[in-house]
Amino acid sequence: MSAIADVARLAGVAKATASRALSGRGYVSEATRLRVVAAAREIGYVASPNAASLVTGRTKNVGVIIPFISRWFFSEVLESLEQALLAEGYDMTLYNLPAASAERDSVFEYFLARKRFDGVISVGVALSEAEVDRLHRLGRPLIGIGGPIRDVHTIAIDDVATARLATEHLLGLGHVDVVHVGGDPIDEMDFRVHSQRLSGFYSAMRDAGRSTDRCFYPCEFSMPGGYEVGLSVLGDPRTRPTAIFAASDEIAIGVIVAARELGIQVPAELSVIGIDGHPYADMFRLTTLEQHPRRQGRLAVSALLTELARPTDADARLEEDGYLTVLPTNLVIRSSTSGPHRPRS
Amino acid sequence: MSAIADVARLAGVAKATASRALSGRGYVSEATRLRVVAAAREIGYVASPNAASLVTGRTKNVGVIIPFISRWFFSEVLESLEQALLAEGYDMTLYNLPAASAERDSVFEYFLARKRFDGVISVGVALSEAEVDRLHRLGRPLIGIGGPIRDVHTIAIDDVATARLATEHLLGLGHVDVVHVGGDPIDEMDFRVHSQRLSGFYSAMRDAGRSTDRCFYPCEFSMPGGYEVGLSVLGDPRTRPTAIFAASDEIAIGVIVAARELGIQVPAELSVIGIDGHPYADMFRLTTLEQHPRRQGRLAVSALLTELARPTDADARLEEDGYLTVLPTNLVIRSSTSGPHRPRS
DNA sequence: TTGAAAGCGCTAACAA
DNA sequence: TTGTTAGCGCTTTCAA
Repeated sequence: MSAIADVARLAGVAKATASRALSGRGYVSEATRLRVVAAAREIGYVASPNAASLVTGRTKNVGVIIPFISRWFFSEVLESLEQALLAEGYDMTLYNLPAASAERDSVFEYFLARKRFDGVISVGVALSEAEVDRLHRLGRPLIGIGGPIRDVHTIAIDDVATARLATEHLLGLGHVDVVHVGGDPIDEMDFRVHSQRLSGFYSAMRDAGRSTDRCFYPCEFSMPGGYEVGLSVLGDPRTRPTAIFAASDEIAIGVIVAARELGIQVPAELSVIGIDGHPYADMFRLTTLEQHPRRQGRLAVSALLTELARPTDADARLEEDGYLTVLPTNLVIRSSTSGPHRPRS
Repeated sequence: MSAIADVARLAGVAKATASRALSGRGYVSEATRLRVVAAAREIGYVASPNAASLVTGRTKNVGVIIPFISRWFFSEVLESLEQALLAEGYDMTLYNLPAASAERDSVFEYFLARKRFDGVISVGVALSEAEVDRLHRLGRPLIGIGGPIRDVHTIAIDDVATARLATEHLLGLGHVDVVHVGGDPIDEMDFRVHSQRLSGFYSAMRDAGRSTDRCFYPCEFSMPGGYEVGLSVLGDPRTRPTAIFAASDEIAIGVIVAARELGIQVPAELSVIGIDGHPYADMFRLTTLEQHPRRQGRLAVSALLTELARPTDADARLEEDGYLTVLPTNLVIRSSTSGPHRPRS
């Protein structure tokens, strides 16, 4: 393939001049710039990013570590990251990080150690202390999405507050029997979303003077998970709640499917609220709190670019703008969430 | 950071020897190899992939181009690709390729032209002639998933045959009023899945002596798309079909949700069959044909590695093993798909 | 079996 | 404003 030397020769300039003309760094007269660009175009020159990286240390590539790719929130974030990075001329290398395992270690020990990126965006991964240290030692900016990482600027929603909001919404409608269906705090591997959303729920309940006994049902964090628990929670008409706060829209939808299968009208007889702003919300008449994954992705990219542009004094940087950007969630009533159908208290 | 020179110095050998010892290429005595490895480990040496690529031309990176990331089939493929590549020591760089657009062009003109990969896997993208040429001119192996690409080894299912199978299954149950809900052939941008599945449906119907009038309903290729069309197709009890073949499980689920909302029992009163093997199939009592996305991903990676290992005579290579690996689909009855509830003919 | 030297393609000092 | 020179960190002839 053609090298920059070919371009230089064709344009009648030195390699360095050609380099300056094409990269835009350094002074070049407009006339020669044009000549060089024309020459490059003529022979279809594309710079070797390897050679450039070798000398500059910059790769024009960003690494993204993410624990799932098919869950709605994650795939949305991923797509927005890819688009935002592409627009800035960055490649995106994806590292699907499983829970603690040999592959996970290999990502850190081998793949991330190669440092083929200018920065890293960590999406919804709860990193161990050792992993955070390792990442910091790479000497590359790191931005988080979805939960706090030590000394790292993170974009996230406030899970506790959001869960409170959702619960208060149901309480405000006059519901007495409100339960929470969510991920089990025992096996949460992402941030502590499971326990945070649970605790937001509990505190809203307590503040409203409600008992918190027997009103949390753990489930697998997915639509089938919500379905399964929905069947059992709603199975007995005598103990059936009138409102359910689900930790995610996917869980909520599972619950709704179960409810309908049991002959319960949703939303007429049962109010369900979720978190996410999932595109299926409409067809299931689901009320939800939008979590704006794409906006989180875009913000993460711009935060990363900002750090990339700055001098490398990490400490000063962090003191300056703090660690956390918290996005507000907003309630979207996809249907008329209703009050209790058969108040029982 | 430490360079190979440091390792060499510490081990008391030349750079070249250290390189041979660490990369495994070339003769090194076992004794020195051990010494070099120990030295490398001691100072935490990690080779610079850039420098290595610069001289070898190999990047240990694979580019993946894909049009969607949140549709089930695509996210499954993506996850399996990532895992298979990681296991082989390859990074995966993701290019989310939109329909014809400026960004799409930029992916080809700029990002792919940089050639930061040893090979490319194209997932479900219908490439234009010009794009295929461009890809071939990169001089890197290319493997496809999901549909034929000129001169490229592709992993796929047979969409026509699969659609036939699904339709025949419904016909075999005794259904008379069978319709197809699927993507509109007009706006298909991926391969021709929409029209292929439609034509498989038509030919099965014709072979069974059925009329093909008014039995195809185009919809957006998603769950809400199926829902919307489901509502209208099933809305009128007088013209309601007894069985529906949906082009994908997501569409099928949308149809089922619509049916249940209209008070139709599924599967008792309406049989629905889809394609994909979606994990939600169970909870919606959906019969489906598995399309094994993860297996397709793994096969694509191994095909790519094979090409990577071979001498570079592309023509010989293709003649040898043909262009297409067609995976069999298998019918999974997630529930007792039933015969017609109220035969009307 | 090992070492010395050349060079992959580029950018960044420095000099002109 | 441009050219010359010196590497970035590695692999790979070729010679010892």
